[in-house]
Parts: sequence; structure tokens; C-alpha cells
Amino acid sequence: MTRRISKGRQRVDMVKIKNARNLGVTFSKRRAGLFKKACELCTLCGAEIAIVIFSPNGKVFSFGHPSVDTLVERFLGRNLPPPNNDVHNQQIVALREDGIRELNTKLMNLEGVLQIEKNRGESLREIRKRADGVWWESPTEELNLFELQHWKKALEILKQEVEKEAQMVNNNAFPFQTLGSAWTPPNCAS
Amino acid sequence: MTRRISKGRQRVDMVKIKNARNLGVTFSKRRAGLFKKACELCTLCGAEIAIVIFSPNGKVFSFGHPSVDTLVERFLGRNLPPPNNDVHNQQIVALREDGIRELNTKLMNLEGVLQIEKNRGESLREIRKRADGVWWESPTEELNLFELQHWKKALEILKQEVEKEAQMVNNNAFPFQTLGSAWTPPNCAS
DNA sequence: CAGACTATTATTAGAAG
DNA sequence: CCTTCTAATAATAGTCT
Repeated sequence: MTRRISKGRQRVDMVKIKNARNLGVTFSKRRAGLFKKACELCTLCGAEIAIVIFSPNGKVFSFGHPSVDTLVERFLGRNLPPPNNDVHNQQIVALREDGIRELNTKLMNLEGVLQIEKNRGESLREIRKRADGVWWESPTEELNLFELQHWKKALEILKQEVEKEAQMVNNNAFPFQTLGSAWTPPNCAS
Repeated sequence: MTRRISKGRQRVDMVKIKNARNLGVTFSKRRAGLFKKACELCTLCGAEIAIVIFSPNGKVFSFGHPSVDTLVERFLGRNLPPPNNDVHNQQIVALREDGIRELNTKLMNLEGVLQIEKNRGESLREIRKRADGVWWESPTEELNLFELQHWKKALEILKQEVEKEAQMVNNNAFPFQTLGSAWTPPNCAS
């Protein structure tokens, strides 16, 4: 029996990914964790969440309940089937007017540009691996919270859509993007 | 001292929120946790993430790195295809470097301080006294809010200069890839 | 490559202030 | 509406299989 020397979890502010391989593994793990958290928040609190992730390699992953497109449309203020129009618009305005966030983006912009200028001469050897394909498993879950029961219908419709899309993806030698696909972690909060 | 009978964390599949009040608290806490996870994923792995959350009450919360709008547009395919050029990859590589991560952390911490200052009106000294441990190590340690805002302006001006310089490259090689976070938790991964 | 393992940290539900 | 505390579970980085 070899001695197991597991490094265990590091403090977040000390995490340093050693190489590209580990970085990819970490990305996959944390992406799954993020989607799981989102799913739990949906089922537990009755929230509607859309997440779009662009990986460093250019692949796209998305999570959406009831669907990314629906929520994005609502966020952009086009088709408002608003349960609460006033609050919604107020929030949008508030989001857009938040100067601090704007400041943060600008600062980050500055840092990014500067760093790029610094690294302009550096050679890069980035692997454009074929990232993991979109897999989704959708166990027929019971939404036990009675506040969430009206979601069942939407969820089933969503699953059908995703199923159709996933089949297309599987048949074709799926190229690059995953649009409008939802992801469901194996064990989402019920 | 009364005896503390803390229920502790429940298993996720057993969590049942007792009443509306607790549901609201749970929503806030988990929403913050989700955003923090997303921020860590951005900083640690160089991912770009947009999250839109509609609360059960109709309120909207968003997280975007670099911005929700940018990523949503890319997701919807209305804008440029995923940037897979040298400059982009260089930036991703730069994100993984310790230096840029530290800079990001510093800026995010700065952002967090400004946010808190704006919202609470507390003094920087009090905040720093409370936030034990993680802080930036730089000549900014003695800055108060006033000076921080001054620094912010200087950075913005510098950023404009850099942007102007990079504008020529912008059109071809560096379309819209930026660093930035729309929302920053108090302690984001470094 | 994809899971399993595990030491370790992170998250969080509920309660109290 | 906050913040803080705490027990208890959840997440995860590195490693091995």
C-alpha cells in the first residue's frame, strides 16, 4: 500500500493551478459545481437562472432554467412577461447605473490591456483540445416545494427541447458551440 | 451564555426552508455564494461568465465578466465569433500568471472596499480592521476613501491612454476581450 | 481520459444580536 | 434589512487507478 499524500483542498486565495492539464480539470470540476449550485438555488428558492460560460478554449457551456434564451430576452427587456414589471425595470436601471461596477470593469480593462502589452512578446503554446462534449442527464425529479410545482410543466418542455438538441448534437460531429442547452447535475436539490 | 443549538448545514436533498423569511435569507446567501463561485472560476481559470438571476419576487441580479451584455451578445451569435487568436490566448495565459492574478485580487479588493464605502459609508480603517488577513500590500494601505477615488481617476486616465494606443490593434486583433467583473464578492480567488 | 479517493477548506441553515 | 456564530455538510486540488 503506497502512502497517500493528498494535498487536500487549498485555501481559495492560495490556489495556484500547476499546468494546463490541471487547469482544465479544475475548470470542469468547478463548472459542474457552479451549475449544481445554480440548480439548487432554482429548486430551493424558486429562482430563475441563466448562466453562460465561455471556457478559455472558446467552448460554450450554458445553464438555464427555464431556458437561457427566455431569461436573456427578459433581461434585455424585449419580451417582458413580467410578474412584476415595475420592480423589474427598476432593477435593470439600477444595474446599468451602478457606477462602481462600471469602475471595476474599467479597472479590469486597464489591467488586462497592460498585461497583454507586457506579454505581447511571449510565445504561447495553448492547446485547443477538444473540450468535453455536452452531456446532460435529466432525472425526472420531483419538485417537492409546493411553490415550485408550476415549474414541472416548463421543466418537461425544457427537457424535450434539450433532448432534441442533444440528439442533433450527438448525430452531427458537433462543432463548436452549445447554444440553448441546459445542464442538470446528477443530484440537484429537490 | 445560552446554549447554542445550531442545526448546522443540512444535506442538500433534505433542505426545506421553513418560512418565507428564511427563504429570502437563503436566497440571498446562496446567490452570493453562486456569484463568488463564478468569480473564482473566472479568476482562476480565465473563463468568461454571465449569470442572470430572477428572484421569485421578480428582482433581477446579474453577474458578468467581462459584462453580461457582451457575453449574451456573443452567446446569441450576433457578434463576433469566439476569439481564438493570438492576442486572446495571450490574455488567457496572462490571466493564469501569478502577477495578473495578484493584480486582479488587489483591484477586486479595492472594488470591494469602494462598494462597501458607497453602501455603508464606513471608514476604510474600520473595514480594514474587520477584514482580517487578506489585504493588498502596496502603498495604498494608508489611503482613505478620498485617496482611493483619486487613484481610481488616475487609473481611468491611464487606461484611456492605453486604450487609445491599443485602438489600432483593437479593430483587428483585440475586438472585445476584456477583463472585468460586474460583481465582486468580498474575497474573490486570487 | 474519466472516476475514485481524501485531506482540507468552503459553504451554509438556523439562531441570535 | 443587516451581521455574526456554529455545527454540520459540501466542494475540491492533487493524486492515483
